[in-house]
Amino acid sequence: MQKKIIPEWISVGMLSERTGVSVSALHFYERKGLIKSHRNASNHRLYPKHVIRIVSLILVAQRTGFSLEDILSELAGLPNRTRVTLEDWEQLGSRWQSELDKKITQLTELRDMMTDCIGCGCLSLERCRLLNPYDELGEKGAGPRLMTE
Amino acid sequence: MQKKIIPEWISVGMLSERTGVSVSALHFYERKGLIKSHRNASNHRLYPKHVIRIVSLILVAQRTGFSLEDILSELAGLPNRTRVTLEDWEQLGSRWQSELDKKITQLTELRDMMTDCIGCGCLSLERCRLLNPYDELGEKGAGPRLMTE
DNA sequence: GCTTGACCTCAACTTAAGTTTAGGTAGCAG
DNA sequence: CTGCTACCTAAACTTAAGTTGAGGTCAAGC
Repeated sequence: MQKKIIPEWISVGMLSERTGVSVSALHFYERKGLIKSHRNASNHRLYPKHVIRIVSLILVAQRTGFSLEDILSELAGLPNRTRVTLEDWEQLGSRWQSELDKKITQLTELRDMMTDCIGCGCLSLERCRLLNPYDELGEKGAGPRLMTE
Repeated sequence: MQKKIIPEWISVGMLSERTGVSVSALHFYERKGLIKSHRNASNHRLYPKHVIRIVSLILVAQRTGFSLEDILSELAGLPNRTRVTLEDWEQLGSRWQSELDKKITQLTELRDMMTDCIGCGCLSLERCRLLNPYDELGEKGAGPRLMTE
C-alpha cells in the first residue's frame, strides 16, 4: 500500500472525507467553537491537518455520551487547543472512561433489577425496586409512588 | 402504616402524583396514544387505576433507552392494552433486558478500547481501533478514516 | 465562454419529548 | 357572590445536533 501524504492544510471536504463527518456538521462544529479554520484567498476554509484528530476526539466523546457543550468545555480545558498531546489524550481518556463506567454500572443495575422483577412478578408495584426505583416508602421525588392497588 | 385505597378511577393529578410524571407529560402521552382516559361530566380525564402500571412501564422502557414511539409499538403489541398481565411483563422485560445487554456490551467495548488506546498512545490515528472504530483500511462508511500523517 | 464542482452564507426546517402560556370551565369554601 | 383549585384546550416555545435550501463566488476543464 502506498502512503498517502496529508498536506499541512486541508479543505473542509477533505476533512469530511477523512473523518466521516458531513460538511454541514463541520460548519456547525465551527460555529460552536469546537474547531477553528483559516481561510484562503477565495474564503474557503483551511484546517491544519491535526484538526482531524480533534474531530476524532469529538466523535469518541459523543459515543461515550457527552454533549457538544460538554465536549467544548473539555477541549477548552486543554492547554493547547490545536495540538492535542499524548498527555491531553490520557487525561480526556480517563475522564471519559469513568463516565463510561458510571453508565455501564447504571445500565447493569437496571438490567439486574429487571431480572429480579421478571422472576418475582412484582409488577404489582408493591415492593418493586424497578417500578419504584427512586423512592423509599413515602419519600418525595421523581419516579412512581407506592400505592396499594 | 395505613393502607391507602386507590379508587378504580383516578384523575390526571393523582396519576401524576403517583407516577412522578407531570400532568403536561401525561396529556402528551395521551395525545401520542400511549395511555387512554375516559371523561367525567366536567370533561375531566379519568384513568382506570392500572394506567399507573402502564406509565410505570413507560418510565422503565425510557430508562432502558427506548423512544416513546418504540414504546408505543411495544404496547400496541400487547393483547390487552389496559390490563398488563404477568406474561406481558415477562415478554417486555426480556426484550428490554436484551436491549440493555446490547448497550452494556457496546459501552464496555468502547471503554476497553479506550484503555488500550490510552496505554499505547495511538492517538496518532495510525492503527487506532478507537479512532477508527468502524472501518477496515480503505473500507467505506461512517467514522474516521486512516490517514498517514 | 460555459459548465461543473467545491466552496461560501444565512435562514429555515427537523425530531424528540416535553414545557409554557393564554384563555376558559366547574365545583367547593367562606 | 367571590375566590381558589383542579382541570380543560390549543398553540407556541424549548434544546440538541444537525440538515436542507436558496442564492452566490471562484477556478478548472472543454
